[in-house]
Amino acid sequence: MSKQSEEEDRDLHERRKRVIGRLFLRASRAFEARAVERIHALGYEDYRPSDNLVLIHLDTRGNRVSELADRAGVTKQAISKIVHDLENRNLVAKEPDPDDGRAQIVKLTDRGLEMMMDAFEEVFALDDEFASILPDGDLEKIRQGLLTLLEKLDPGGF
Amino acid sequence: MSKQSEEEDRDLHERRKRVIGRLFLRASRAFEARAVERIHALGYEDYRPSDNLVLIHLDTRGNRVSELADRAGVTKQAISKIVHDLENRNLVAKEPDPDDGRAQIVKLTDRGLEMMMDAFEEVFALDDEFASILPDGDLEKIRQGLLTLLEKLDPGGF
DNA sequence: GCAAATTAGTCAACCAAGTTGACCGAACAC
DNA sequence: GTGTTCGGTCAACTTGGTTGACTAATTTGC
Repeated sequence: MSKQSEEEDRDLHERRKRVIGRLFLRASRAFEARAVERIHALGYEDYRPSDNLVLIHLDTRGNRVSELADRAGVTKQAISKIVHDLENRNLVAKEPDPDDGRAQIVKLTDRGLEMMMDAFEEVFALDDEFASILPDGDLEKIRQGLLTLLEKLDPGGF
Repeated sequence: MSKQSEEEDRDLHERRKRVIGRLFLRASRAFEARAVERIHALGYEDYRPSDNLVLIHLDTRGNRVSELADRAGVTKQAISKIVHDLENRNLVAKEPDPDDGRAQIVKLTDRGLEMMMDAFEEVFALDDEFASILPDGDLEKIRQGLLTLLEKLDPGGF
């Protein structure tokens, strides 16, 4: 292998490492791993990242499965599974929808509400932690940039 | 449901949407979806995102499975499966390592090299496309911020 | 007012991208 | 040489989804 190939490899690897999509992926994983860790450490050992897909969209009044699916941008089946799981862990409960005999309203239980509040406190704290790594105001600029980007690329996204 | 709860819900949803981890996740998915689309459109219908885990780390001289696993930050088994898949699609080939009878060297085939070059051209073009959405220089600042962040949070990461 | 089409939700089977664990054969330590 | 470590694979499992088929309830059209 020639010295030149090695250099070319290094250059190409270096360019690839800077591709914005890859940086987004690494950053999102770094965030998620820490979030899960913190929430587990709080005593919610059964917390799972996919719980978020439901928890993040729940309103105080409760929501239908299909409503949650729309908001999350996944299928009803995916939400249905997660809800089932959350039910087994006593974090949400389903009650019949008075307005529609087919539908059911998914609502947080007391335990669910407690976990959700504690979990989001951790997540917001983690956001601050990320902000503190960068010079003052820089994360806020990144956040704003991402919001602009996503408005174009993924409008109405989850 | 009281007017007040609805407002509180809206505020909370709004705060959650701005959590940096979630923005990273959405942005990384938006990027990946477009990258895959573009590469497929190029005629490489069999391209899969996980291919990247191997392709991105391959040197001209070829690499061992375990070397790729180290670089990618996943298990040897995961790389082994992807390599097997790439082999079936005639994108890489394995040859025995002359220096170690246990090992094998994974190398791009001609078709693999061609695909990789074309694919990365698309990815770099996509990076430019993302940059063009934001005011001049802003994506570059985001990139730099992410590199700083990841150096702290995920040093030596993939 | 009632048949036809749509909607809410679930069940089951599958898929993608990993993981852990058991194992084989080659290489290394001494 | 024998014991341990290393390179790689195979198999089974896990997570977070998907598509497809179905039931029961509701809405639409006439």
